[in-house]
Amino acid sequence: MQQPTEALRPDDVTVDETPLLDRLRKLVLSGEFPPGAPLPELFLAQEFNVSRTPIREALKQLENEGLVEIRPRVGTFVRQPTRREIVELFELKGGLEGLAAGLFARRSSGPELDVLRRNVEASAAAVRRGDRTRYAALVHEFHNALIAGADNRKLSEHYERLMNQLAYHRLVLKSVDQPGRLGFSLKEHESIVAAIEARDHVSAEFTMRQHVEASSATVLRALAIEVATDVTTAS
Amino acid sequence: MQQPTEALRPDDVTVDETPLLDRLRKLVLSGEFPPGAPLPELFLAQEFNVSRTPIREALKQLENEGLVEIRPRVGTFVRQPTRREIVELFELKGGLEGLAAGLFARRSSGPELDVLRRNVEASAAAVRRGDRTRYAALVHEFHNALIAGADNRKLSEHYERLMNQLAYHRLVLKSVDQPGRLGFSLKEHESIVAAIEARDHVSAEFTMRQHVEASSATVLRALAIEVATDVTTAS
DNA sequence: TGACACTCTGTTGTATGCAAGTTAGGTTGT
DNA sequence: ACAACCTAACTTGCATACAACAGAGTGTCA
Repeated sequence: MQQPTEALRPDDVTVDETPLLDRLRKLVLSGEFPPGAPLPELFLAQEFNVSRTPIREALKQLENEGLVEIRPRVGTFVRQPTRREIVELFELKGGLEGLAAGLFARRSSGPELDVLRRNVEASAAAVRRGDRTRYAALVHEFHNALIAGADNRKLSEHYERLMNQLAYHRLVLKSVDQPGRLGFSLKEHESIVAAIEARDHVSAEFTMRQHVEASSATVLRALAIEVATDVTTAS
Repeated sequence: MQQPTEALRPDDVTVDETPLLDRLRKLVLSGEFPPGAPLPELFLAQEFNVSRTPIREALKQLENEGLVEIRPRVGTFVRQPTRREIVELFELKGGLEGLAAGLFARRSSGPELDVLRRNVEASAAAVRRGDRTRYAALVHEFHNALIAGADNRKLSEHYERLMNQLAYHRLVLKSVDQPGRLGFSLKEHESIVAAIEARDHVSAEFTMRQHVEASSATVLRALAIEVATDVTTAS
């Protein structure tokens, strides 16, 4: 039986600063363990210098989040969302972010809006420079700031859960490589900010949702191409 | 202690057909353990004839769902949502159900819509008879059917989670006691079904969201009254 | 040669033991 | 009477032991 990977980092075993659950989640989300890879409890226990018990608890949580699949008496495996699930999750994402944009337009009154304004400025600069990586990071910030501005913790919690299920960062990197998408995306962000500034919650919600729909279409297109060229086997 | 006449039947003690997690959740949601009550692992383990380990796993899940609070080294307690959380959850509920209504109006084409139609008819009959209990059950069915009709499993999952967090059934029973609410509620349901029949997804979403907002206001009003008269101590 | 049964290893599921922390209540000293 | 301290019981957190099951590989028999 071969080990799932080489020993990760021998010196990293010092002490667990961050909660075990987050470290495990990052391990799955980062793609260090590709979809379908097994996650044996004993191996992870040795890797993190704990016993199986806390590992088990964390894996159950990850299963609940939809990131791994536990086949009883067989093992735990990294789960690959189906295409249908991705479509569904994007629909949900549009709904939640649209809701957030509407709430933002109704409530927010100052500092939160400034964050969005500065973000759009920085994004424009990144687009001018053609810096796709920076732009991708700013997109992340934009959406997070928007959710935060809705001032609804339960919404934030569900949103975070949703994004984990999407393994979003794994996807968004692909969409920014689509030609022309950057400019459109930036314009959409600007429209959303404008609607919030105008306190037009209907327009804010509608524009936000359309934006997510466009980004969803882009990601799905990129995914289709990837499947066609079979990139997955290359890694 | 045990009867000598009856032979020992090991699996007679518990017929744990349903997963432990669901049974525990029901225990919390049913109000059998009131908010604030402790849930000692050892006690539950004896109650369900298992060891602490599976109980622990289930409690961790319930904490993740927001139903209980685990205070480290102290104990696990039934969690009482704050008023603010209830407001937030209703906002989310409106967003999700609105989204579902919109999707329903776009996609659904037959049997799912019939379910809604029959539900509205039955609800009208219940209102005529003044049967509040029956009406409350039909309201539940209506919302579940609507979510199901959206044909989006991820949406269903998040919705179920949300409703558990709301401990909704504990709340809805209070709202149906508000005078006049039944008639309004029924009319709103009829409007939603009409919008879906007309395939008007914008109207379906808008109407649905307004409906949730109205029901939210009713529940919050009932809650305020309850707090004022301090009913909680009477139970 | 093919199919069947079997063993053997690996993995999870559960129970239990022990350590560490918290809390409540009693005790003691002022 | 009151405050501080101390102790004892109860709770969780983690580690470990053991049992049950799945799956792959092998050996055997027709």
